[in-house]
Amino acid sequence: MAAQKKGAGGKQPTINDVAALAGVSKKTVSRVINRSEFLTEKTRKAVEQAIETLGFVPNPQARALAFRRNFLIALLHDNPNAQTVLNFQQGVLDAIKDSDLALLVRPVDRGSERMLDDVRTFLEKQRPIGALLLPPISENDDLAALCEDLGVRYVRVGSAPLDDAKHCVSSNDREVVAEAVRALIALRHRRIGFVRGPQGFRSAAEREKGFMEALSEAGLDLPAAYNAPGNYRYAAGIEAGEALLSLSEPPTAIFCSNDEMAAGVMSVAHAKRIDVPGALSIIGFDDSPTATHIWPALSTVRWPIREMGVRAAKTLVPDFLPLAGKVDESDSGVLNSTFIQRQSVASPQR
Amino acid sequence: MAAQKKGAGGKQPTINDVAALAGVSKKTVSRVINRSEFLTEKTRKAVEQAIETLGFVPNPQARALAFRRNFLIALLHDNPNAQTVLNFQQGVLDAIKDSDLALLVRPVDRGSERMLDDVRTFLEKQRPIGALLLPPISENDDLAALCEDLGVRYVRVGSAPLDDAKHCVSSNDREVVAEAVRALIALRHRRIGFVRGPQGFRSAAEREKGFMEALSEAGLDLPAAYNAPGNYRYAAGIEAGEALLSLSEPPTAIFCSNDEMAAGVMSVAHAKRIDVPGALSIIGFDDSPTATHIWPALSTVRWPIREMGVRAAKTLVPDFLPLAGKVDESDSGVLNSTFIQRQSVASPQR
DNA sequence: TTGTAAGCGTTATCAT
DNA sequence: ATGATAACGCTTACAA
Repeated sequence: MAAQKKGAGGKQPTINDVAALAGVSKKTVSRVINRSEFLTEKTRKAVEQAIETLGFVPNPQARALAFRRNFLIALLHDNPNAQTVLNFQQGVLDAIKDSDLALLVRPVDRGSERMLDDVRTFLEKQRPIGALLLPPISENDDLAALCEDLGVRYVRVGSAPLDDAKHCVSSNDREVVAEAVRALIALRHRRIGFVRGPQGFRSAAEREKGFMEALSEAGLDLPAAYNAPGNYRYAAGIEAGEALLSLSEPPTAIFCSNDEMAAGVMSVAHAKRIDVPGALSIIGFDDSPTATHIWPALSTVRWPIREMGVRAAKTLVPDFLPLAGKVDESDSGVLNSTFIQRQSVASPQR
Repeated sequence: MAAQKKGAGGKQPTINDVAALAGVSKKTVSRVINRSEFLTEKTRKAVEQAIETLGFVPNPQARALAFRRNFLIALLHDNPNAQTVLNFQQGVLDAIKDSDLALLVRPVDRGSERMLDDVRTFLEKQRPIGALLLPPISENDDLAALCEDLGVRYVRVGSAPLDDAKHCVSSNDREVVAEAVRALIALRHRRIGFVRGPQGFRSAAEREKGFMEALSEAGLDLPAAYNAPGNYRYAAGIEAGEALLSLSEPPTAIFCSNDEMAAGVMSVAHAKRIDVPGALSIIGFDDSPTATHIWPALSTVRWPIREMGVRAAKTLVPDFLPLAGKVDESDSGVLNSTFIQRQSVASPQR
C-alpha cells in the first residue's frame, strides 16, 4: 500500500526528501529507482522503505530532461477502421504495461498536403522515442524517412514486409486470401467475383495477389466483368454488388477485399432476394464487428492486429521493456492471419 | 520553411544557441517562445529569425520541468465501442490541434479490482494536466475523486449530466430516445418491445427512461414479456430477439438500447423470415458503422461524440487552447443527440 | 523592455 | 558501494 498523498495543494515529495529520510545521497536514491546493481541490499531496502513512506514517484519530466529522452511512444494512424486501430492500441499497451512508457496517439490526414509537415512538427515537439506507423500511412516511404531523419525510431505495420525486420511487423495476407479462395474452389465454385481495394494500397495489392494465385492454381481466370473496383467503403460494395449481380451470368461467390464492402454486396443480395449463401457465397477481410453483425455472418480473414501491436512495440523499444518482452532477433516479424468460416459461404446450389 | 535539421547524430539547437545568434539573453528568447507582450517588435523579429535559421524547437521536457507541469492530457476509457472511442479522440485532437498539448491514451479495465490503483499509478507517473473520462468509467465517482485528489483536472462524458458543468459534457439521450419511440407510435405501432442495456450503466438507465416516457405519454404500457434484458452485446440481441419474436403476439417494433443488440434482433428476424420493416420495425442507438452495414439500414440515435470530444477538451483545458477554444461559461455542457431514420422502420402491416 | 541568477527534479561524471 | 558536484534546457523572480 502506497501512502496516501496530499491533495492538489500538497507538494509532491522529491528525490531529496527520500534521500534525507533514508539518510543517503540523492544519487543513491536515483540508483535504486533505476535498478543499479551496485547497491547493498541494506541501503536498497532503506531507500525503498523511504520511498514507500513518502509515496514518492519520480518526476517524469525531470527524468526525461536528465536522460535527454522521454518515455513516450507515438502511434500514428490514418486508418478508417476504428476497431483495427483500437485493437492495435490495445496490443501496444499490453506490451508496455510493465514499463515506464506511455502511448501518444496521433491521427494524421493522409490526404492533406501538409501531412509530412504536420508529422514533423508533432515529432519535433513531442520527441517520442519512437513511432508506430499503421497502414495505410505505414506504406509511405517519405514518412519512414522523416522518422529516420529526426532520429525517431519507427516500426511500420503492413500486410506484407515493407521494410527490414527491425522496422516492420506484418501479416501474411496474401497466403491467407489464397487459402480462403481455395476453400471456395473446393466447394465447387467456378464463377468467382472479386471486389478490389483502393489503388495504391499495399494491402489491396496483397489481397489481389492472393486471390489471383488461388484462381490460377485451379486453372480459373477472372473475367473483366467479375473484377470490380472498390475503395474499402460500404458504398463501393453496393456498387460492386449491383454490377456483379446484374450480370446475365453472375458469380456464385464474391471475394471482397474488406468486410465493409462485403456488407455492401450482401445488402444488394438481400435487396435482390438472392439467397446467401445458397445462391451466393461472400467472403470479406478484417473480421471487423460488422462481419458478425450482418446476416448471415460473414466468412472473413482475421488479421492478428492486437498481437501485431504487441510485436510492434517490442520491436520498437525492446530496451525499454521487461525482459519477457524481447523479440527473437532472428524473427521475421511476420504474423499469421486466419481464415474464418461463417455462414456466408456454402456450395453453389445448382 | 524551417531549416533542415541534422539527422540522429546532430544535436538539437538549444535556447542558448538561439540567444547567441540573435544577440540577446536566453530569457528574451523564452519570452518570444511564450509570447510575452513586453517585447520590441525588432527584438522579436530578430529572435524569430534566429529560431527559423537554427530550426529551433523548445525541448518540451525542459519546459515541463521548469513549468512544473507537462503538456499532456489523458484519455481514459473502457468503451467496447471502438468507433465511439476513436471519434471522441478525433474531437479532442481537433480541439488541441493548434496548442502545445498532446494526447495520451489509456484503456482501463473496468472489471479489474486494481482499476483504481492502475489509474492512480498512471496519473502519478505521467502527471497529465487533465483526464477525459469516457463512459462507462466516467460514471465511476471514485475515479473522479481520485483525479481530484491527485490534482489532475478531469471531465466526465456521459449520457446525462454526471457532475457540475465544469466537469461534465453530456448529451440528451433520454429526450431523443423518447422522440424515436414517439415516431414509432406515430406510425401506429402499439406493441413495442424494449431491449435493455446493462444494469448499473447510466446510459442504459437514460435510454430506458426515455423509452418509458414516450410509452406512458401515449397511454401504452410495457408488458413484462416485451421487456428483454441486454448488455449491449450482439449475443444479447440474439437472445432478446429469440424471446420477443417467439411470443404468440410478438411486438411490431423493438427499441434496442444500442445498435449491436439491434443487429442481433435483426438477424433473428431474418432467420425467422420476419420481414423488416414490414412485419417488424427496429431501432438502435449509437449510429455505429453496423447501423448502415446491416440490411435494412438501421434507424438509430446518433451521439454527437466527436463534438463532445471537442467540447470536453475545451472544458478541460480552456487556458491552454487558442482563444477560439473558449467555452461559454454559462453553457450547460449538454449537446444534442439526433434521431436518424433509416429503412428499418415503417408502419406495421396489418 | 531586457538581463542576471537561481531553481525545477532528475541523472552523469568522477571522486573516494 | 556511495557521494559531491555539475549538467540537462528551460522559466521565474527580481533587478536594471
